[in-house]
Amino acid sequence: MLKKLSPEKLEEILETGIEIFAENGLHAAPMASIARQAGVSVGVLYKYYANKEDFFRSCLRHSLDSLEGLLREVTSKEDKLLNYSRQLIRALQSFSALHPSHIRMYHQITVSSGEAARLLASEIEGLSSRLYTRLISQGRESGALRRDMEPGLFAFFFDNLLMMLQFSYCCDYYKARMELYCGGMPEDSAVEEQLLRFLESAFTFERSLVPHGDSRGENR
Amino acid sequence: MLKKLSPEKLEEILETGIEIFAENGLHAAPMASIARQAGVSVGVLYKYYANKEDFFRSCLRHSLDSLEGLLREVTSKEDKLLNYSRQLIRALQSFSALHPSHIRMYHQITVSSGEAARLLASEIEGLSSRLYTRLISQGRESGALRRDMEPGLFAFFFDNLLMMLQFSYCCDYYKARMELYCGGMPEDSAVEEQLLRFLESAFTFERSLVPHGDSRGENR
DNA sequence: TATTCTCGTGAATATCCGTTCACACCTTGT
DNA sequence: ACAAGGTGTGAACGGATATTCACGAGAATA
Repeated sequence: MLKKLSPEKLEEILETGIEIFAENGLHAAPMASIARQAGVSVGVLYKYYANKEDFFRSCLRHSLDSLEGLLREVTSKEDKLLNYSRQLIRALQSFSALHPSHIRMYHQITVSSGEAARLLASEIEGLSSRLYTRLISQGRESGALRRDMEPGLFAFFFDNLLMMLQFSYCCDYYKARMELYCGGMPEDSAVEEQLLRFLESAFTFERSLVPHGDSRGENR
Repeated sequence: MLKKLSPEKLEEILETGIEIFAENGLHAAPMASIARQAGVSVGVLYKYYANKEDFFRSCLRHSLDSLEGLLREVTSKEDKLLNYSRQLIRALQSFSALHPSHIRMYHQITVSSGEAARLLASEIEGLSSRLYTRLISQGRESGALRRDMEPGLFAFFFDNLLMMLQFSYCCDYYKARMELYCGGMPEDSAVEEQLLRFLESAFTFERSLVPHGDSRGENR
């Protein structure tokens, strides 16, 4: 038996925690299940973390770190709004395929209430809301984006679509719902294509209404 | 003491159940709290319902009945797709204001998994998916809707936006998230207006791109 | 090798919740 | 007014879970 848990083991415990939280919800996830599935005893969880709440926060932070890495990668190279969207959709599709438990845990978090909900929302959504708001501001300045919509609500609708897409790939209820609408699980490429068309319309509609205007030299 | 619970009392019990399920989740909602808040004893719940699961199903059915009534009202008079959308948005806004617990309960249901998730999804989403698919088919036939998008995915994106809107009005986490994006709770009328613009673009973008001709087949 | 210290273990404890059932009250029929 | 049957009550039971802590197995030191 090791004297100290290795960093790999500690990470394994966090990943296991994410799986169990994703499956059972924050409240109903049994610490005993987490310990058993990670191959350690319950006691060790309480040696490394003050309590369940503290352990959950660590799981969330661990997950957010990997998500931030992903978003940073996507937005590292400058590009047009529509191309960003394409990259984002693809990145979220692959993240959903690789780490469905993380997405499911985020979904479980959305049922929290009260002050906790406010804190968690700003912790989880802060990153993407800042990112999308920035992208949309840039889009407006570069003329790639219509001007008759409030950037805040626009970013909100935009993220609603992306968030629901991830949930629909990972969470049983939303998966069933997507199959209901589409008559079966659609191909990733079809979703990418159709969602992009949907978004492209929203991005540029106003200017398309004025085909003679000035610089029609971007979209498509 | 009444010999039998009055219909009003029975309805009050169901409404209380919806509130408690909405607040605590399907699994964590205590039957004792429901009984206490409704002003009856725990025992009576088990006289009228076989168990918690059975009681929950009754709460859900009770709620879906009122939701169906609302949707039926909106779609009773024929209209254009965009006007339907406006009526839908308004109806959902007022339903969210009147019955936030119902929406919160639907949200709690979305965390269920396995076979239960599939059944609940088809029970709750079946109605709206059929409705939206029908509206979209009519829209395509009447020419009010672009033809280069799959109706299924289109209806799916459409409902994603409407569903997220309801959650954002009623559920703490989503409420905080919307405030994060919009810098405060936006006015109902602003949301209606902006979402309609967003949708209108998606409905008609393809045709706007081709202001002269009509049947350019499908784009790209 | 002997001793001490560090750290993981898992049985035990306290709490909470679904469900049951013996009881008491109210209604109804006579 | 009384008896009988129906109906709501809530204390009690069993199962589950967060958290603790006395213990023992390795590592470190000499």
